Amino acid sequence: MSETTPASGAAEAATEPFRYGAALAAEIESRWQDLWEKEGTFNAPNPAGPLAEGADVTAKPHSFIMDMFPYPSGSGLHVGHPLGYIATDVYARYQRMTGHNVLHTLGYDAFGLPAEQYAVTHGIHPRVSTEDNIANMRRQLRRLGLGHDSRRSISTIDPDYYRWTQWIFLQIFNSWYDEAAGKARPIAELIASFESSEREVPGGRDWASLSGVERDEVLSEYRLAYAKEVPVNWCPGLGTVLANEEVTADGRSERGNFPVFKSNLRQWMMRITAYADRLIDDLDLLDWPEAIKLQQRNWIGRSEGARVDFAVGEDNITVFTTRPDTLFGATYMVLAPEHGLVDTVVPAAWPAGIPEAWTGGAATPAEAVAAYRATAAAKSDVERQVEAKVKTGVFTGAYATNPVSGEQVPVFIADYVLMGYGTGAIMAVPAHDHRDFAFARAFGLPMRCVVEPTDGRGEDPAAWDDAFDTYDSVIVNSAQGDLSLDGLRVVDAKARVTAWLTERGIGEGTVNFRLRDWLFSRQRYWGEPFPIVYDEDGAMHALPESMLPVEVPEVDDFSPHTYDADDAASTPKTPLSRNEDWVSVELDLGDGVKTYRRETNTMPNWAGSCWYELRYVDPVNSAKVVDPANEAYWMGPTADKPAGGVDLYVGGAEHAVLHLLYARFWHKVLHDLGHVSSVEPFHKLFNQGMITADVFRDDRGFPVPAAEVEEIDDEFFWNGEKVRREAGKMGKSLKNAIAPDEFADQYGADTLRLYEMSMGPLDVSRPWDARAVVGSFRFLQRLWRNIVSETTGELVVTEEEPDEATLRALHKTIDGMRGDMAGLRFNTAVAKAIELNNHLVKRGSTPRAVAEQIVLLVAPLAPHVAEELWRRLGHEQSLAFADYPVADPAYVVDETVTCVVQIKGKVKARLEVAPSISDADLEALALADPAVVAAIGDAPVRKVIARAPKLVNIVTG
RNA sequence: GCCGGGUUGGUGGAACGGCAUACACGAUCGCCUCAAAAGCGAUUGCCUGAAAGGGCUUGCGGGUUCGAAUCCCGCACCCGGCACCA
Repeated sequence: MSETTPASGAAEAATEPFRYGAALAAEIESRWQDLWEKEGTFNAPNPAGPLAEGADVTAKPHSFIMDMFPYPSGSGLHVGHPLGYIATDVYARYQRMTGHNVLHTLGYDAFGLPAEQYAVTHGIHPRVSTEDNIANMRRQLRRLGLGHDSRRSISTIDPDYYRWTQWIFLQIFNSWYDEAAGKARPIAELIASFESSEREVPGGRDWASLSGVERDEVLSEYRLAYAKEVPVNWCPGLGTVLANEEVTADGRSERGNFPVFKSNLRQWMMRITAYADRLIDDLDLLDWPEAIKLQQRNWIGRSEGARVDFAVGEDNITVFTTRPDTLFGATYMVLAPEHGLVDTVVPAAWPAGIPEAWTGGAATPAEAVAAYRATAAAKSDVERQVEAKVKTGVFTGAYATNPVSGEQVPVFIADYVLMGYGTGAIMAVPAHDHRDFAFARAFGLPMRCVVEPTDGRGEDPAAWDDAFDTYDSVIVNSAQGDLSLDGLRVVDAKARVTAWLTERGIGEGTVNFRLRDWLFSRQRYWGEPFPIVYDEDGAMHALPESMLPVEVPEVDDFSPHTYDADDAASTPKTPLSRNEDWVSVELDLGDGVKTYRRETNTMPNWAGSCWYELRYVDPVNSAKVVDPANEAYWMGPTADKPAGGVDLYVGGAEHAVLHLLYARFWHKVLHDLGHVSSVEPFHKLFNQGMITADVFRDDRGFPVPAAEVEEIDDEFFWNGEKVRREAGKMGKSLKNAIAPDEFADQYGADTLRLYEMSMGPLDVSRPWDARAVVGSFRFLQRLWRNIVSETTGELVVTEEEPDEATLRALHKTIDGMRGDMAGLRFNTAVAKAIELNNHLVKRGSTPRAVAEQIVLLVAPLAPHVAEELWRRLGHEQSLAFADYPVADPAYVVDETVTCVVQIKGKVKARLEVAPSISDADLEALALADPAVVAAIGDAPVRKVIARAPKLVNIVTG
């Protein structure tokens, strides 16, 4: 049962000591890795600051290439992880060889849940375990030969880094969004306008007379970062609150899969909604996959509509609707159970003659409302989802006035209306909305058809099975007094009714977003502390820049305070609050030394990844977050990237709306405040696919170690037991992970790089095939053998002039590979290199000139072996900055091309012709060809299409 | 339910509207070897045929075109996202 072992055996080494095998590859690879490190080959000079090198680099074109920030996982890497890192490295090396100043590095996103959970389960302090993990990951990645600028490899847990994360938080905290200016401005300017009475203080109060806490409350309504009691996603199983983006569609935590409950808690929020429009509009400036742009647009969820006031007694209930044209069809209203006006509108007793079903069996409206609220609040998000089909609710006892028809319509509360969207209140148009239709049927509410059905169902909703919902029809039954919408198309009717409402001051056209403000605090130990303290009155104070960083304190117990996963009534406790010595602090914030209490929440782990691209640019700047000269050079807007940003950003599609939205938001705030010239952080985004692998499961469905499975006649066995194969993610839990170290021991890093790049297009997922790897290995072996003798180690290249066929093959390869490299099509680039190499194998010898070119061609893909061959070919300098080969156009075209002759679209003959042949000559040649003459027979030729020099198509009758 | 993306040999995948299946794996045969592994060489879409040859093929069904894997319409299946958002 001998396992196959590659060409690294001792016996082979004796006969062919200079063959490119695992041992030689390992020796070459570590030698070049050491050399690159020693010489700082991949250090990219900055225009200004400590990383500048004297010479002016601004004249040189820049290329800023990034991978998405990894978490330093405790279990180490498997071969699926570095796919993107290898791709960016290949591209970066190609860019370097085409004259670009290339910034490429990799830092570590080391705060947050995964790092903390690893530390808790292993009983080690998170800083210790994370730093170990980072060291291990650096070691693993170094073996792959990634050309990173190590001086720029920052880590989010480094106080010198999170000092700036906290500084940016303060920038955001100390800003407000000026709608009139369309951008963020310093909060000091708002305060000044309150003080001078230029701007009225909400509630008409006098700014000078407000207490600190009262001022906090006013400013909280403006600040871009604010603390407020809000309904949030509380996850008892994790012991923390979560952002909407971190909760899955079925109401569970994305991490850990615990139930999530709605709970009203005082939390930190980021006013990302202020940027909703700009976050949508600026997508047009970016070179991103359309699918990702679409996901962001959908997540932000811009909808145009109108606000309309419905009078209820003395009060007004304002609703948001996207269909104001159906206002005449609004036959009832619904408020979210938590809506603030519910208590105000509820009368003391039920009106006479209402259906039993409306009261929920309660004696008074107040009781009915209270009972319904209680049941609604006890539901988890999961239950809400499951019960979504069944509409529940209760009548409030109140009636509102439909502002266009003047009709009295009943007001309900129901949990199908969400407090967090629009105004938390709707006008229900059951005839033309599926949800309202279901509710109206359940409660026996009237319906009125106001959009003419186009499917022949008639205008009586009583006979319908569901609502009729379309934009493509005309309005009917909608006239009263001076307003008539009858006969108008939907779009025109909207405009007419909106104008009518606006004139009377009972409505206006408006835009609403699905996007909510970003919940920014977590009840965690392992995160950035907020640079915020509270005085004895509870008023909030931002710490001055000089007091940053606020370091994560040492505590005995850093574990989160978790609860039973289903304990909805529990409330979060912050780990940092355990440490009274740290929480209570004496500070002089301008009016003498006083005692303050620190904010004990921490930031979510997205914080550190919201701005790391900026720090890559200027990693050791202690005076500024980033020097404007450096930011402008690497990221500033240019003709090719109108919003500026990183030139290429490669990572998984799973960050479509989390990281990528948050980072764009922070970047825009920093832009508004004048800290960066770029408007967007990432110009070109590329989503790489995943590497999947076979998973083998036994009868019970448990995965068995894939490495130990044997294949016998298309069946699979583990320990003699038959197992079944399926596809899955590569990873520890499915027992199918392959470590890159293990792989490099067998074949070398160059083979791994080449194999991963040749598996398929970078953006699709593909299965790992352990057997197929040998193909990439063989290619390198053959390349080596074409240049170096396996028995003597001497060069075997010849000094002859390359023949014309070889030159044509070479230049076609150069031409193709350049295009493939620039377009990130590495799989076809590898195929072209292999073809050229196969040509040289067949040829029997390799002219030196061709050897040098092919070495340069494959250098970005397999840099170690390329450097080694380059050195052996007599070059003393690294090829990292050598010029990538340029194709000679004279050799890119063939001397003769094969022209196919089709008869009615079927290939019947082939002709060897000059590429310059004319259509007419080609046609004559084709018609004279004996095979063509035979195939045509005596059928009349109707038409001949000649496309010189490749094709002639003859159409016969 | 809505919105995206996909479906090409035994496998991963190539193919400006113009030779479908590049390149690689696997498989078969051969060379080398005492032997095996590794390496090297040849063959390899499917059907039919002794062969020459012939026929059929890009998920399915239509359409546009001299010509469609590629463009358009409809359908099936797979993957991803959103989901009571008014």
